[in-house]
Amino acid sequence: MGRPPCCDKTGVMKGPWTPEEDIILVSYIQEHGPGNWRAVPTNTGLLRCSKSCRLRWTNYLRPGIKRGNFTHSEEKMIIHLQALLGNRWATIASYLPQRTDNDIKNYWNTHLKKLKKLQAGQEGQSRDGISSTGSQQISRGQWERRLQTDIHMARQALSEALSPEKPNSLLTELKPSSGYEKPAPASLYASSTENIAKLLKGWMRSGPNQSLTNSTTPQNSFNNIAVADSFSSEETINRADENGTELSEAFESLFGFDSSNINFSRSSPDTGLLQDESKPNSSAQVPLSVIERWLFDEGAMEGKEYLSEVTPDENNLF
DNA sequence: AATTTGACCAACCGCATCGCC
DNA sequence: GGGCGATGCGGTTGGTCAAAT
Repeated sequence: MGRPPCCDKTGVMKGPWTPEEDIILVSYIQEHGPGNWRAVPTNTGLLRCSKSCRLRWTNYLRPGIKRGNFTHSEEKMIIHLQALLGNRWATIASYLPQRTDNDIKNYWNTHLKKLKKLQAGQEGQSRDGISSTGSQQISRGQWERRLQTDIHMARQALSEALSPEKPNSLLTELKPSSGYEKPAPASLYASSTENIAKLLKGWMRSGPNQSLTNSTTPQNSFNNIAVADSFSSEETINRADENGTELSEAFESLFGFDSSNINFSRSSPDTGLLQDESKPNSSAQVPLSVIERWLFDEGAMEGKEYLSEVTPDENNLF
């Protein structure tokens, strides 16, 4: 140890990223691909440390990121996986290809942790009250049934999330009101491209020309972005239309949507969208093989019926 | 209308791990 | 096998915004 932090250098910017920086970074990654983060600041002229660049890309700019409200399935997935794996957010995120570990972590810390605590408190209270009878304690059999239910739910959510036939299944799924959550505006369902579109919108207003000419970014390099947003491209365009067709057209030309590049490998979810960029064969996933098998076994879509069967009782899942 | 409070989330920090020499 | 640099990961912080007072 004793190594100085990578961001110790003077002249390295911190804090929120500007649209210009985003564009430079996206453009660079588009040309060179993600990875070799060390080289990114020097090659792009960005006054950011490599770490910051990587983080910005993986958490915000990377195509395929779904932002905003978590669906009920996702929520459950997170709860199950967190119970199984603990706070291994990156691993959990690998099972929710559209979500970043940061997103999941934030969601857990702000929503689910609280919820779980509350639940634990209630359970503790009731247990104290009936400790002599024990009649309401979950029997082993009940617990196992519940676990099986959880497993099925998780599988279902995962299958939906990774199903190539239903790329928008998670996106379009309406979040059932669960009582504890504020209804979020629909605009929260945003892709990374939309995020950039927003940024661009503001940035264009303030004068794109000066900015781009100074950067190392050739404008035409936007036309062949390698990775695409397969989940929400249509939605992105539609929503951009609301804000102005000019923007959407400009944006469409920036990111030539092409979902064919995205590989949803069912046999290896963790090397999918999230991981394949810089970590093709991450050994960190090794301990997961059991869970993978657990989640992916019985590939048959029995989940659908099961889902409707179980849903009314979902409050018991915690 | 002004202030306080709380929720949310992007970004930072430091440690762990990986991979190359 | 050990050292070192690069990258990944999880915990935490701090800024912003909306709701409450």
